[in-house]
Parts: sequence; structure tokens; C-alpha cells
Amino acid sequence: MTATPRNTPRERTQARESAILDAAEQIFSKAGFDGAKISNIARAASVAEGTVYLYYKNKRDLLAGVVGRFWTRLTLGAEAAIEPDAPAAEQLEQLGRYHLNSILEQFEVVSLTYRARPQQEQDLDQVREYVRVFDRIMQRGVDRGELPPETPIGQLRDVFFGTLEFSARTLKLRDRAYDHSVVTNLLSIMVGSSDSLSSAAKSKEPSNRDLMNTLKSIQKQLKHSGDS
Amino acid sequence: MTATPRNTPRERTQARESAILDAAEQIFSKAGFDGAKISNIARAASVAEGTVYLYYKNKRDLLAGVVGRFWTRLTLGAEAAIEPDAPAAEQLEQLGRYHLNSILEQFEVVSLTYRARPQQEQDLDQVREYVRVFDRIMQRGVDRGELPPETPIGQLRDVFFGTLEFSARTLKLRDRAYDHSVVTNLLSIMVGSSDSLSSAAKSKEPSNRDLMNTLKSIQKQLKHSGDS
DNA sequence: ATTTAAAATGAATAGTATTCATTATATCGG
DNA sequence: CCGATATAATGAATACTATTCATTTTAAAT
Repeated sequence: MTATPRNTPRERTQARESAILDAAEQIFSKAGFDGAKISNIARAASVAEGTVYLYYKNKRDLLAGVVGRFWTRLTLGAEAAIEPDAPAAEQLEQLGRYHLNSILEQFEVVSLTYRARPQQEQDLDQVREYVRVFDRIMQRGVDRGELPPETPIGQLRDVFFGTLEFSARTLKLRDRAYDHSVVTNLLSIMVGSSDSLSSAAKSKEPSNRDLMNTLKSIQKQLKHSGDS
Repeated sequence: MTATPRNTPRERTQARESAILDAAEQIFSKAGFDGAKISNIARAASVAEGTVYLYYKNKRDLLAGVVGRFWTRLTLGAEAAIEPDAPAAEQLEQLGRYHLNSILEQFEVVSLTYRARPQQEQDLDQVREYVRVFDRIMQRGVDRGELPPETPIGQLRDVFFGTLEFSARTLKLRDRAYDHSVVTNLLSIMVGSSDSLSSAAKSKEPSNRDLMNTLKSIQKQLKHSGDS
């Protein structure tokens, strides 16, 4: 009943597209791709079923719209969450917190991102844009001389996002909430020392010390093990 | 025409189930979940459509069967790929190689594993079983006194599998093949020193050194940055 | 060989994505 | 402001495919 308020045509169109995306996001998140019915999405968006297809070619395309918007939002949020003038290392921790928190809160949408299959290459464009936030932090660190010029940004990026994503999955599996120590420990591992971060993670983080002992021990092992 | 050869009833049944799983794996991998048609799977397995439903409750359940078998196979392969008597650190590298290689080769099946949604809890049982291979290596390292008793195995596991999975995605995205340096570098990062591995990764791995410079630099940064 | 049970079949059903002829709404020239 | 024209929206009809189930085939048992 509450129709779109009077507005310019373009605004009306955009509002409608937004409504459809909102509805789709809600229903995809709740029911998954297969479980979501276009009819329900249309109803939730207060449009006819056919209208959905004026905006999106098909269900998969609609999902791509939802997922794309999500990652675009995440990029904006990430950029807002980091202090541009802070040292690279600090920005890294800010991004890590923001990232872990976000993917935990919106776990379902994230899961929908990597839906099986030869999906269109460009479906992942916004994800790529997002991970560039990490790249920029690192690159800025390099430019400022905080990091060496040969920094293998790409590899560190895989460690960073890979670990956080897998950790999120683990947390979800065990019904556990955001845990800052995951970020702290990740950075510890990446740098091989965690004492420097203990101020950030308060002082009640025994696992940091455990990590260090382990790592030193592994390191010793590696020192002695040749390879076949 | 080439019907199942004469055999015991149980064997016939198992052969049939195998044929269905094989067909399903092939078609799911090629076409993705949505693109795969039961009719095609049935044809590929040389059974009627209805027969598929005698073995699996529905399409999702069939996928779970395919995915479960895959991870079970992976577990067996991983156990065969590591030398039980080698030091933990070495076993870790063996597992890393095996894992990265496998998920690259069978990327599609891996992607199908984390299909969106309230999937049954037990759908991931075989995955859990698989990651326990890592846990056992670490635990054995602890028991042997190679690693400290407080080793946070779970957290290291997230780093290990998370990084490898994300790296595989990155490699796929760029159409690149297995690259052993990914494993080497991961272990480097986990231990904070890579020189010890250079013998394994031949001597032409300049990125290891880059990594070390970067990490030391980040570490220095972290030393100086308090946290808000 | 006959009966009984188990397994397999594929045509019929059901559910949902997608299309498209029709209707409503907006735009614009006069 | 009115009619003509274009644009957008509608939802009933269509198409496609997962799933069911009455029937048939095959195997087991006596």
C-alpha cells in the first residue's frame, strides 16, 4: 500500500531496484539460493514477479546484484574503518577487525559469494575491489618507507583474508561470536611476535604466548629438517 | 548395454551407488549444482531417473554424497602422503603440498562443499575428519616434545587451511597452476623465518627473503603502535 | 516352477523460474 | 489540459526440471 513516494523517474526506478535488492538479500540470506523463491522476493519488495525480471536477467543475476552490492558496501565500510594516517601495521589491524566482524555478521551473504561454478568472471569484480583495500594499505606502507619495496603483498593478502575467512567459518561452526584474539593472533603469526600487540588485546590473552612458544619450536624443527 | 557384471547383491548395489556418485561428481563439477540435471546424471550412470532417488533422498543429498566421498578420499590420500616418522614440521609441509595440489586439481568439488545455507550439520563431518589430519600431526609433535604442550592447534589450523584455500582461489582466478612456493611461504610466515626451508624450495625463491624483510618491518611497526 | 520380496523404471505430478500479451503509468507536443 | 506515444509494471501462461509412485522387472526362497 505504501507506494513509492512521488519522485523523479530515475529516483523511483532506483528506489525500486533498491527494494528488490533489499528483499532479495533478506530472502537469499534466510533461505539460501535454492530455497529463495522469486515470488517471495517479489512480494517482499512489493512488486510483481515479472518486475524482478525487468531489473535482473534471472535469479543468478539477481544474486550477483545482491552479492556485488554487499562487497561494495564492505569496501566503503573498510575505508571508513581505517585511519589513513596511522602506520600500515595499525591499519592492518583495523581492517582485520572490521573484516572479521563483518563477515561474521553477514556470514550468509559471504557464503553466497562463492557459489559453485563457472560463474561469470566479473561476478567477483567487487570482491577484487574489496581486497585492494588491503593492497593499498600495504602499498602505502611501502611508499612511506614503512615496508620494504619488495613486499610480496599478494601473498600476505592470501594469508590475511584466508585465515580470517577460515576462522570465521570455524567460529560459526561452533556458534561462537566475534573474537578479537583471532585478529591479534593472525598479526602475531604474520610478524612472528605478539608482545607488541598485547597492549591492544588487553593483557588477558594467554594464547599469544602459546603461539609464540609453538612458533619458535616449529622454527627450530624446520632449521633441522632438510627436505626430500 | 554393458550391465553390471554378475556379482553378489551387495556388490551390485554398491557398484550402482558408485556409478551414481561418479556420474554426479562429474556432472556437478562440470555444470555446478544448479546446472546439473538429475536426468543427465542418471543417464551418465546408466540408471533411470527414479533409481537415483532410491539411493539419495534428493539432489542436495546426492551432492552431499559426492562431497563427502571426496573429503574421505582426501583424508586417505593425505595420510598416505605424510611420513609418520618425520618431524612434525616436515609432515606439515607434506600435508601442505598435498592439500594445495588436491584442491587445485579438484577445485570444483571443493567449491561445492561450502554451498550456501542451513545445510545439515553433518554435511561437514568428513571435512572435519580431514582437518584432523593436521591436528594429529601437531598433536603428535606435542606428544613427542617437538612442540610445546600449550600449542594452539586450532588457531594454527585456521591459518594453514585458510591461507591455502584462499591461495588456491587466487591461483585459479589467474589461471595459474600449483606453485610450491605458496606452501613454502606459508610455513615461512607461520614460523617467522624461511631460511630453514630454502633447501626444500631449491635456491631460486627470492620471495622468501622479501617476506622476511616485510615481516621484520611490520614487526617493528607493531612495536611502536599502541592501539585505540 | 511358483510365490514373494526387492529393485528398478519412466511416465505423471508438482513446484518454481521465466516469458509475454495485456494493462497501467508517465511523458510530451499541441 | 487532452490525446498520442512511449515506458514500466503486471500476473497469468509457459517451460523446465526435481520428485513421486503405480507398474514392471529382476532376484530370492521354497
